[in-house]
Amino acid sequence: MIAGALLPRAFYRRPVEAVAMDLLGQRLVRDEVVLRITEVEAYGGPEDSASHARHGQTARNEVMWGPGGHAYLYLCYGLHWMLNISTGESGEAAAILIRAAEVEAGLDTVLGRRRVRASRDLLAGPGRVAQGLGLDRAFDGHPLFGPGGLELREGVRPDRVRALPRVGIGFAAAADRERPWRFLDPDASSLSAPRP
DNA sequence: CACAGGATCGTT
DNA sequence: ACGATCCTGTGT
Repeated sequence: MIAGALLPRAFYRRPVEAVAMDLLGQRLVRDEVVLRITEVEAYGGPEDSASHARHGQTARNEVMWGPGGHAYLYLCYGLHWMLNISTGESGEAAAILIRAAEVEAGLDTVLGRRRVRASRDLLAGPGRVAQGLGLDRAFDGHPLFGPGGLELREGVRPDRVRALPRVGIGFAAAADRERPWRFLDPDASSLSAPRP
């Protein structure tokens, strides 16, 4: 599998929703595993009541406040690690949650980590994506413009992009719940619930 | 120091 | 529909 060039730092230093749309079709690479990103969600700074940055800077969300292009890993419900990518300039909080992906290479490694049979749901959900890549707290703050470790490389952009409200943020203000910051490739086989 | 609840998943 | 499982953020 030939993965494309590493995405440069400048790719991440743009408004979070623009980077989020442009992440669709790009490739997450770790060793022999290559994933194609099919679904993401954008999260902003203190003005976004759905974001981890809504209460300002904390030890957990520190990476969101740094320069774009770094992995932000956090534990959800005490069980699942979530992979996010920071965006923007240092001092602005923003990150993109990777919600679904498809395996382009390294299927055996991914199956071993997930401990399930192959199906279109193998990496359909943010906890599944991080588990398939073998990520946890050790990757918090890891640069993605590499080379080495976890990388983001150029892939094939989808023909279409669909924008929908974000998932699992019932606690947020109405305006933020309705914000269409969930972006997905409607032609992809791997999409998280609720499927469009 | 205590406590409530969460950007989910897998099974029932 | 529900329980797992633990860390974070907030308040006292």
